[in-house]
Amino acid sequence: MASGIVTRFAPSPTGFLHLGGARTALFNWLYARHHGGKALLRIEDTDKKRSTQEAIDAILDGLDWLGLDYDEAPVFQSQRAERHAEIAHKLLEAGHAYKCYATPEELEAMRAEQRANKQPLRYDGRWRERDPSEAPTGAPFAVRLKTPLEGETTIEDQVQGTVSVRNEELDDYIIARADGTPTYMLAVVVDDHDMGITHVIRGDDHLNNAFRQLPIYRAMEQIEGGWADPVYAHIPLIHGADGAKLSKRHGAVGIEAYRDELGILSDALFNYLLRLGWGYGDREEIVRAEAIELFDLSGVGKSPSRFDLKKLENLNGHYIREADDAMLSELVIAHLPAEADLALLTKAMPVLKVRAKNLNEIVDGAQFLFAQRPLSMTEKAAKLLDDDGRARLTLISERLRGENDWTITALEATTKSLAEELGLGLGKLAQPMRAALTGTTTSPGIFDVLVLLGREEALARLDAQAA
RNA sequence: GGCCCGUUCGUCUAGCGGUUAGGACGCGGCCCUUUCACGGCUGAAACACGGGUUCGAUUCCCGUACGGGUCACCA
Repeated sequence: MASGIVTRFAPSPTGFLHLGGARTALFNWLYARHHGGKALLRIEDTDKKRSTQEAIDAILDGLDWLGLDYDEAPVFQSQRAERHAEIAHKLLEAGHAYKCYATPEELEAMRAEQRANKQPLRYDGRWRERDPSEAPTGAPFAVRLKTPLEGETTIEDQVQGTVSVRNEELDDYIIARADGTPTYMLAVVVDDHDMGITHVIRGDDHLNNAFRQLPIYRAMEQIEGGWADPVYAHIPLIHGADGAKLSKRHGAVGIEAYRDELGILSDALFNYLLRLGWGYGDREEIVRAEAIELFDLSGVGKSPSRFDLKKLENLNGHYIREADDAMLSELVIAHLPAEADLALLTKAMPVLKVRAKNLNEIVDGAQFLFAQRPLSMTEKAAKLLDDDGRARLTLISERLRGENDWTITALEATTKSLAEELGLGLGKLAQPMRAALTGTTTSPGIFDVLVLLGREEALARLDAQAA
């Protein structure tokens, strides 16, 4: 403990928590936990027009579901506007920022011209050195940071390595709008500083921003000290199956959809996200405690990775098999018919869960337990119940009716001896039985089914289809 | 277009100058088996391309191609 490391996850609540955000949150959390530091959360809700309470709730809920906890209450960026403005003023007073009176229309015209001349699109610094006396009186102005014109800025990124950008590539961007509100670029730096963030771990779509944000740290360091550069780690983005940035088109839905619609377990998504862009030798299945132990930034790759639902589901199947039967039953019971019995479901869970890759498949597989007679048959099942099949059902029913010991071993022995007497393979009896008992051609072992259903119900289902 | 980043089986990855280039998902086959799964075994499948450096490059350097990211008074 007391490593002094502080990380933060800083989502903007303009949409739901998608996979990319969830993984960024995960890496920040793991880094802090691994090093005994602090994990913090900040909601970047300065864009009041696009931020919603619904999104905030979804993000908090998603993080909680993934098992990511935070060491302090979340910071809401919108509540810190005064502090941001204070820093903007300091920067202005110290000459590290200046007032720009260019109108949005004027700037658009500037860009249009740059586009036409195939010039890079940047603010041309038209108010950078102008004398304040030239300012139109009473006109609105934005505050721009006076970024260095020469030299270059270099960061030692924990994932990307050494990255340098020539300062001439950077323009004097706006840190406070004409209406006085701070922009993201200023707010992030001020908040990260005030929250004591030592490591900024975020998507590499922010890599370019690091070079724009660093000048604020350096200017403030000069003005009042105590503004050391943070350590940066820009992790590659997650792409869709087609290789493009994850968007609605792919399934960039909130992670709660993986839980509520795809039937994915928290442990599975945690493990999947962890292994996406990070590896530890041949290790595939890694649970939370071990993830904390093993995780470090050095294992994070530099190239973007694609989301693969098949692999997530495979992992999910693994965690479903490991999961507690009662817990799974609780998760699934609401999706079953009202008459579904939790005790029976739990009892059946061991044989149900081994054949499921997600919770929906457990629901499907459990359907037969609570079906009402007469059972509806799938096409394939109906086919098994031809004259031969139904005739066999009659024999089976008679024989089983005489069985006093309604257990898997006894029922199996009895059924097998009947098959032998008839000179038939066990399958010739089991498949019609399966059809009659479950209405389908795939199910748990047929003797499991017999026992789960109970003597009375099982015999009734058999008789309902017998010749 | 400028700038930045990336490129090992279809996908996620191991590798960090000398390996039969390993594992996992997915796919094929076999085994187990009453079905479907699970499990076990097994097969096909990759170092983007071109130059260097080196006794030797998947590994280091430079190009090329391709892919991605970013260029707002959004975050």
